[in-house]
Amino acid sequence: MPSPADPADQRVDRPLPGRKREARANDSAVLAAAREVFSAQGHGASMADVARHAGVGVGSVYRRYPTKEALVEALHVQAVREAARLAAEVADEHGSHASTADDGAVGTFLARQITGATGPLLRPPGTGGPLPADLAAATRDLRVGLERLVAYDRAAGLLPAGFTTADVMQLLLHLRPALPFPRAEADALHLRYLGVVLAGLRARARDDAGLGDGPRWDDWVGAWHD
Amino acid sequence: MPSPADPADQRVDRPLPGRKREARANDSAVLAAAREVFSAQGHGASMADVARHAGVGVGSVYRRYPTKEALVEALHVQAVREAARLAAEVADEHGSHASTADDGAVGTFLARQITGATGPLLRPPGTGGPLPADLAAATRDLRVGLERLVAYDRAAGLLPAGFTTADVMQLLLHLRPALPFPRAEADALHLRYLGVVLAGLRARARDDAGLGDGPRWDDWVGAWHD
DNA sequence: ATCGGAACGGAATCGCCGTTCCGATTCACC
DNA sequence: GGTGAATCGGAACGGCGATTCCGTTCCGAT
Repeated sequence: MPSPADPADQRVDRPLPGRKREARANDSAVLAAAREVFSAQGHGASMADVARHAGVGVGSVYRRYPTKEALVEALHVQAVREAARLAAEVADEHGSHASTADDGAVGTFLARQITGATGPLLRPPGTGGPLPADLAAATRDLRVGLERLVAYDRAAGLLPAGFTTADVMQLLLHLRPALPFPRAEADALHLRYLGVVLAGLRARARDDAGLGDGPRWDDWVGAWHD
Repeated sequence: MPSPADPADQRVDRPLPGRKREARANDSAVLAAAREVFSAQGHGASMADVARHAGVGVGSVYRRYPTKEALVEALHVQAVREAARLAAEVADEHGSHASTADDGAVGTFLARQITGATGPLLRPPGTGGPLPADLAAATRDLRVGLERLVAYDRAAGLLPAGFTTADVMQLLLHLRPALPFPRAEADALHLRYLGVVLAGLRARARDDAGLGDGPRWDDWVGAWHD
């Protein structure tokens, strides 16, 4: 049986030489399957499961990703890139139409990240290698976006002194613990908690109570690798 | 089998028959080792590691805990019992010396739980069997304690309408994500966030903003087993 | 129609880990 | 000091999952 190969790719218009080579890029099918399987069953799911979900043999998975760890990392990089894009998007929105009485830029980012996240932005402690180049790049982009969000909210007086971009990362970690509920319900509970946290930040900002200094960005990110 | 209840405890003052009973003290050594190893390397650590840490052979571990799952559950029950004891203790303190300008009963409980916890109160979703009797009992005790704490703070106007004991459980889940820092630093960061959350709760309470209703206790606890 | 090689799927391999089994050791009691 | 039973420690077993290997299929070119 010819594979249920799905030529649907995101690869730009390439009417040129690459023929089926392109189609063989069901690389994206593998990534999508991995995301599904790992987020459903945890990173302990087997490579065979991922392969089955993608409709390919394990060999094909290994041709693209030499190791399970490499696959997980690819997912990780993808998640960070998406987060960076989201941060930039939210920052742009705030830049244009004057900010109304919403949750603030950071709050908006966090809320959308909670409901739309495709994977964790940070892998469990101890799982990190030396920090590959592509991940480092994506991380820098994310930082730039967060920098903008924090600047907006600080200017609007929504954040207490001492609040940094690294704090946003920590919040992301705090905001989405795994819950034994269907996605929709879990999201609702997480958003409920987000509301409390944002109220707390505003209260601290209003009282000018400040926070102790959190970790610096580089220390924070660096701690995850080595 | 008589009962699943294993009284294997440190019940001292037993000058009677047991001679080798002393050897049973290995039991607590095993539990302690398991707590150490699992909290350091995650529940993926091997039974051999636990045995080595306890200074016994794997056979001895299995004599006391028929299965790895049983060992993990014993640890879990222990953690819940300790939390219940802590809750009762904090409630007692609040009952006696008039509450001063502190974090409130719930805040005090959470802070001590963060810095003193020996293990997670809830196992990762999907890992839960049918909810054994001893765990159910410990959980009931915990609920009673939390009920008291919440009542104190609600009376003091520190909590918004809609805040329940199940919320305390959710907070525990949110407040202690694993961080790649030494215990002391990680605790400091966690407490920093606890401060924000408590400020948020007080702000909501003051504004009478309320929270959407959270889950009921039974739904919450029940969702972890089956 | 035929050929060469790239891509495939999945069986075989290898190591790890939970669990079981058994000979050696220890202790209480003769 | 001898004896039997309870305990030990750790080797052996079986299953699972990551990774490797290889025969087959497919595509484009000749």
